[in-house]
Amino acid sequence: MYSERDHKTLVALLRGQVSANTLKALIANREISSASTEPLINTILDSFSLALSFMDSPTPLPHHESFTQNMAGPVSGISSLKKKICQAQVIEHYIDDSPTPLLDDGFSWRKYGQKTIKTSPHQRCYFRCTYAKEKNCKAAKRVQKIKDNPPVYRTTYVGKHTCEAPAFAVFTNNEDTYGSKMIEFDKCDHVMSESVTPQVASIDHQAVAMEDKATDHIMNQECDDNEFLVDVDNLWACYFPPLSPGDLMFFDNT
DNA sequence: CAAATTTGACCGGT
DNA sequence: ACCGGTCAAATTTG
Repeated sequence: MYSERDHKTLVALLRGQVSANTLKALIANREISSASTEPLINTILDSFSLALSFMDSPTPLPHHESFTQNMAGPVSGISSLKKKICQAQVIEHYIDDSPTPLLDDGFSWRKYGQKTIKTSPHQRCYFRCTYAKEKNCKAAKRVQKIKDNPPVYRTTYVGKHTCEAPAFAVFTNNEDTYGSKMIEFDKCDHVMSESVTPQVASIDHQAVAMEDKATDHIMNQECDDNEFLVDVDNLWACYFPPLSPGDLMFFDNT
């Protein structure tokens, strides 16, 4: 059985692995630049530090909380972890908090709305799968800046891709056949000119307790109705596919 | 010109 | 009535 700390360690290591894989893809594609690789390298190093900190310290570091806490409260055992994560994937919310918005996550999204949220000074952007109509894909996501200094962007995934958007295009070949399109939010925020990375869940969400609470509520509701279980590898591969660099958007409501 | 984005209107839940 | 989420017409982009 795994303790909660073990779960967090696992998550940190997986995050590092995803970033490492992404870095590998960048190198394979000769897309090497400091802007594209540095964030990945930092993420990898942070992941190791975080994982080590979980092993060393009696209590987890306050600024690095696993998204598992966001999901459905305490879980016991790796299978439970898988299950909870997967439930979130399949049905309702999977949450990623990252210093950069998780815009290019391997899928193609179309923005369909943007709103000012009462609980936040920053606007929330709404996306759905580009193939929502033609393939009846139910996947959607919301991206919102939830914190400044350092910036933290929360990406909330809702629903599951029923289209067949290839999340592994970068790995299967070097053709950018399905890469997400760049979306710019010049009206509501600044656009970062540098390449953006597929940074995986940098996990820092203590500033948004209310939203977390609401999400937990939703998660718990949905988890009651659905039972899914897949390999954690597949899960992470699904949610953190290798990305092509250069896709990025930033937004704010300034 | 087609596809994507923007943005105010609309809708359902609370 | 308020709020978050979605729609859809207008606008922009490639």
